Order: sequence, then structure tokens, then C-alpha cells
Amino acid sequence: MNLPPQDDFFAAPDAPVAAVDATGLLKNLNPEQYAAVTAPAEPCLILAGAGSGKTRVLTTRIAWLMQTGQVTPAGVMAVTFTNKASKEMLTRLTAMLPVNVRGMWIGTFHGLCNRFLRAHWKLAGLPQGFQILDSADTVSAIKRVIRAMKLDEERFVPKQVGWFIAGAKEDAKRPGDIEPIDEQTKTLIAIYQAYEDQCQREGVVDFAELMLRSYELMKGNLAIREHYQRRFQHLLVDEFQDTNKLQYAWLKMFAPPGRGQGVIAVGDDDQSIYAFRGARVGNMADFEREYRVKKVIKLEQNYRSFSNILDSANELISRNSKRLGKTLRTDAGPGEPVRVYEAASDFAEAQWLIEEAQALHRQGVDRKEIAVLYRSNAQSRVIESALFNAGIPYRVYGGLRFFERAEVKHALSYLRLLENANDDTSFLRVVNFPTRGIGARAIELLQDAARVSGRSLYQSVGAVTGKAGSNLQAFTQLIDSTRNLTQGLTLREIIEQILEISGLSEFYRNDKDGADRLENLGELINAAEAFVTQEGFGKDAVALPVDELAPGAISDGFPVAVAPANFTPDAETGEIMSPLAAFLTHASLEAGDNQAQAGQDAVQLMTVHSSKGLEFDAVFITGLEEGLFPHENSASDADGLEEERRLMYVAITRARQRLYLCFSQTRMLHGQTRYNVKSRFFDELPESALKWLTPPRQAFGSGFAKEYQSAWERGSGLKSMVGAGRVNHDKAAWAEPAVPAAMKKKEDAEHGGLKVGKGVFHTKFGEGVLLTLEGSGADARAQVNFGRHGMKWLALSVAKLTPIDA
DNA sequence: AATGCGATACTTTTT
DNA sequence: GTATCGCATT
Repeated sequence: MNLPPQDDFFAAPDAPVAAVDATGLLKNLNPEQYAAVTAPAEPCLILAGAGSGKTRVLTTRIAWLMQTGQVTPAGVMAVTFTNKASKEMLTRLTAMLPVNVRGMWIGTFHGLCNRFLRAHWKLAGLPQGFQILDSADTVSAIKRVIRAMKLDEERFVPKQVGWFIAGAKEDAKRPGDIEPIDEQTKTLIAIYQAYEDQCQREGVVDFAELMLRSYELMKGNLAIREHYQRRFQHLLVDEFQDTNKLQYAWLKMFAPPGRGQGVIAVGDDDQSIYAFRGARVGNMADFEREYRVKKVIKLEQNYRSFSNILDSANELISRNSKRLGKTLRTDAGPGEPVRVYEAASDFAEAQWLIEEAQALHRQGVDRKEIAVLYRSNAQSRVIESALFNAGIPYRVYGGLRFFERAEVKHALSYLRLLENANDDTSFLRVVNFPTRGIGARAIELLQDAARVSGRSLYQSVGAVTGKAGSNLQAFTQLIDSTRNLTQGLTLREIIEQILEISGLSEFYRNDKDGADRLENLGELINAAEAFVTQEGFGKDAVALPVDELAPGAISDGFPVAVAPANFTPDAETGEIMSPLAAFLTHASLEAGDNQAQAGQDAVQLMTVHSSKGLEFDAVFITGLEEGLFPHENSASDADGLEEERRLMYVAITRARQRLYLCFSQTRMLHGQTRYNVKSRFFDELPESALKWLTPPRQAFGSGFAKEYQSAWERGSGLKSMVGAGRVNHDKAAWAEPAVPAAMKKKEDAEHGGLKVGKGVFHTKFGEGVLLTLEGSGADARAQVNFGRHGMKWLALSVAKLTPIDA
């Protein structure tokens, strides 16, 4: 079995292996980076610290390999987790080396799986035009299964069943491979089986299925396996600490240990923050062992932050026990201290940080270079409203992405039905949207008919009689006629047609709040247009002849052919997709931007998780309180706490010049005020790198304003960043602890100097916050939040509680 | 078929 | 506090 004649399609690398670095690729690399870039073609583990030039190393490595003739573009596979990362890699690579990007396997795990399955759809047991379910689609598909099985949705919550199924798939387990240990599991397995049947019937796959199908095909087919193992001489995996069990197993199919390929795993165990979704940091150690890695390269030189910031990160993460071991260093000097601020309330915290941010902005820091990080999304509300009231532009990461918007999903569902009418998920989404007289009853009848015959809803429409039946038939006719009508049209025209014919555009035109949605539909057309251009589905594009492949060669999606606008996919090889099918795939695999008002100079708000991989001049880490960060759900077990610490490590290392840590005495959470203790992480940071803007462990008093003012002036050391600034403080915002009226009464209660809402000290539990005082005399009891020691009820006649802060 | 009400939960998230 | 969801009413 031979490789396809690659050289016809790609310029052969011209430089001999021994060529000197003519284009200066290796210039300005530090010794470790240099070692990583020029490492021999064998397994290699790179421990890449935050800000150590990891992406540069990866891309330079690929460029170097090609420039020195060690590999052709077709021989490289580079895997990332996010589309953003793979795009970044491609952009940087093409900037270094003029290379035909099309033949390279650079992409996300799921993107590459998709590519693989498109080429081998038949062997993988999939229909040629299979479509991909996003997580919302997956949950609703599971919900349909549970309903069809007449199971209790309270007991089998679709979302949780989804986790079960995804978890099983990530363990490479099919329904038959799972031990039916109890009744519950037995039913879950039955749901899994029914869901799988349903997906197969509808010709759809979920994200986990993309991985598992590819893995199974590789595992079960020697010819395919050998072909790809021979083809890819060099594999590079980014963010290796985030890989799950299946992804690692998948990788081993493409490059098994001992096969002699160059496999480079790049990761940072200290930045592993996705254990909750199946990531196994342990894969790094397993890789080192299983691939007999001779030398682990550590990238510890940091090019991002000053040493006060780095020292804080290092000191904090040194408390973790399970580490591969790595310490970041910098030549940048100490820089400014890490500033710590204690606020009376979440409101005051927000108020303070926007004033600080404004001061930074006045001193010339771009707003987009200021990030506000928080542990959980709920925390963004207060900050957002403070920013809004102050009229400061801001941008919140997270939330709905473009392709997840309802109107966009509706449009995509119509488009999917054009491709594959048996896609029941899409069918159900739009069969009665806009409404066309097909109610719940009609759908129920249709679903029964489909179930009995084992066919799709679309195929079962004829089985429903009466008015409901004719309405259903009108719908399928609408789909059929549009499919005929749009033959040979460009993607843009197809979308324009379906938006009108379906009545979607009409619906939103008549809806008084439909303007935004209409605009998004227009945006969808733009996205399609951009996609067509980018992918080269242009008018002049030519489908490369597939039959030119060497006889008996495995068609592996290489060469990737470019299809003209109205190209019909080849039924035999399947490696050429219609622009519509390709666009639908693109839409499922890449949910699009989730940031509002991109491009504007706005303060950046995001969770710590979504800040990973980003960097900013100034970073605020907010809500550093026990129970919040570290989060109470994670702090109980050692592994959970270590992950929280890594999360904090990630947060700290986002900052280039200025880092602020802040916390609040009180916070509104789940509709009630909580009294919090400062995060234990403060005890794990080097005292010398910190500057407390508020005196530690001291109550807010009248002398405080002055104290803070001078702290600000003293702290403005870096002239390049911030000169001597004067902050205009709204006293009311912080001078008074913001205790809600309802709490006021309680606060008046007093027992030997103890006050509700104030700090107390216990010899065993340490510092805490007094929440409630009840009873009197010998019965007097107090509820105290001791943070890491939890919430305690104490009998005052026994417990020694002393007030702190007086 | 659309609106409304009460019950419920609520860490982190990419593909 | 608020967003989402299922169910019931109009």
C-alpha cells in the first residue's frame, strides 16, 4: 500500500537536512527552545510553562522540519484543543514558511477526526453526509430517546445521561462493554444503546462519537492504521495535559510507541484545569513512560511577567504535591508588587476595581489590556453593572456563541434537512417553526409511526392522516422543492432561498423584537460567504481527480480536493464535499465567537478558565474567598483543591505587569448575603511580593481612606505603566460595609464583643466570620463560617470565641 | 399556540 | 437573585 503521489501537489522541500538556518528560524531561541525545535525525530515531552513561548516552539519546529527536508507538509500532524489555537498555529506557520496549508493535518482533535471520517465514511459505517451534533443537539436527542422509552425524566435527567454516554465513549466503551452493576446502570446502558441506534438511523454523530469512531476504525483496520502511521512521521500535540483517555488512545493509534515517529507532546501539568471534563494530567507521565522519552525539555524562561508576579505563581503552585516539577523564571526584574484589596462587599469590590481600572486607563493602559477574572460566571453580574453605570466599555467572554443562537440554529436545521432529510433533530426543530399547524399531537403521531417502522420522521410523514398529515406533507414538500430549486446554486443563494421559502425571514421581519435576529441571519450568509472564499470553493475551483491516486491506495482525504460551487460529492470516495455540507460541518465544529462587540477597546471580563492562554497588562483576580475560590465543591478533597490551586496559578500568570487580588467580606450569592473569609491562597503567596492596599485583618475604619490613598501613591513605581495617580473615591462605595437592611438587625445582636458579620477567632478553627447569634446565657449559640473548616454551630458557653478587628 | 406561573438549581467548558 | 423548565391555563 503506497502513499498517494504527494509531490504532485506540494512543492518538494528544497533544503537538505544539513542546511544551515538560512531563513533565521532559529534566531533568538533560548537553549531550551532551541533544543525543542531541533529535537531528533523521536518521542519528546516538553513541559512548557506559562508564557514560555510554547506556540512559537511548536510552529518553529514544524517549519524547521520542513525546511530541513525532514518531512513534507503531508507528513505532519499537529493537534490542538481549540479552533483558536489551531488557527494561530497555521497563521504563524505560514508567516514563517510559504507552505500549502491544505494538505497539512493541523487542527483540533475533533476537526481531524471529522476529516478522517469524511475520507473513510464507508469503513466507519457512516452515511457520506453525516452531520455533527453540538452539545445542545446531543441533549435534545437523548431527551427524545428517554421519552420514547417512556422513562422518568426526573430519574434519568437528559443532561446527566449525556454525561454518562460521553463518559462511556471517552472510555472507549460501547453499551455492551459496560458492566450493568445495578438497575440504574442497566437502564442507562439501554438508553445509550437506543441513542446510538437513533444517531445511526439519523446519520448524525456527537463530539465524543467523532473521536471514538476514528479510534475504532484505526484500531480495527490494519491497512488504514499502517497507512497513517507511515504517512505521519511527525506528530505534535498541544495542551497535552488536557487530553482525555480516548484522545491519548487515539494518538497511540496514529503513532504507537516504538513505531519510530517523532511525537512531541507539549503541556503544562500546572495548568491542568479540566479534570472535571475528563482531562487526565496523568497522560503526561504515561506518555513519558510508554514512549520511553529520553529527555524531558522544560521551558521555564518566562517572557511575559515581572518576577513579583512569577514568584507568587511559583510559591503558590509549589504547594501542590502531584507535579512534574518546573519553576518559571524571568529576566524582567521584580516589577510592581502584587496589590491586594479587601472590600466590604461585592459591590464595593466592583466599585474599587473599576476605579482602579479607570486610573490605569488614564495612565495609558488600553482597556482591552485590563482583565477582570472570576471563578464563576455568577460573579460577573455585580462587576458588569458597576462598569455599566460608570459608562466603561466592557466585554464579557462566555455565553451564547454565534452558531448557538436560536435563529441561526433554525436556519442551519433547514439547511441540514436539504442535505439529509432523515436528520430528526433538525426536523423536529423546524417542522413547526415558523408555525404551520403542526402541533404536539401531530408530532406524537408521526413519532409513533416512525418508531414502529424504524424509519425517520421525514420518511414516516405519509403514515399520518388527516389535516395534521397534510400539513406535514406540505412541510416535506417545502424541503424537497427547495432542494430541487437550489441545485447548482451557490451556498449564499441556497441560504437566501431557504430563509425566504421557510418563512424564517418573514417571521422575524414581523416580530417586533426580530431585528437582531434578522441581522444574525444576514450574518450567517456572510459567514457562509467567508467560509466559501476561505476554503477555496470558488467558481474557478477544480475538483482534483481522485482516480489519480495510486492503485490500491487508501484515499485519506489527501489530496484534499477543491470543489466547484455546484459540485456533487463523489459517491465512491467521498472525499469531496459540497460547499453546503462542508459549511454545516464547519458550523458544528466551530461555534463561532462568543464575545460581544469584538474589536472595541473594552475591559475584558471572563472566568479564570476562559482566560487560559491569554495575557494582559493588568489583571484583577476577584472574589478570592474561601468557598468561592477555592470553590466549596472542590475544596473538600485533595485533588479538587490542587486543581483549584492550578486554576489560581493560571489566573496569576495571565498578568504581564500588574496583578491585583481582591476579596470581599460579604457577597450576594443565591439570593442571600454570605459572609466570607479570605481565600487560603493568600497564605500561600510570598509576603514580600504582596502589597496590601487595605491593612490585612483590620476592620474598615474612618482612617482608611487616607491609608489607601497613600498606598496608591507609594505603589505607582513603574512610570511606564502608571504615574502617580490620584483616585477619586466615592466614599459611600466602600467606607460603609454594605450590609443589607435585613441583616442590620442581626448585626446589632451582641455577645461579649461578638458581632454578627464581624470576624471571630477560634483556637482550633482559626479565623471565621460570625453569621448568627442565638439564645442567651448558657444556651447562647453562634454560627460561624470558618472558611476551609466549614460552617460551624458553637455553644458559646463551651467554645472560646474572641472577636478580632475589635 | 402562546402566555404565565411555580418549582428548581446554581463551578469551571471545548469540540 | 435570576434563568430555565415543565406544566397548566387561556
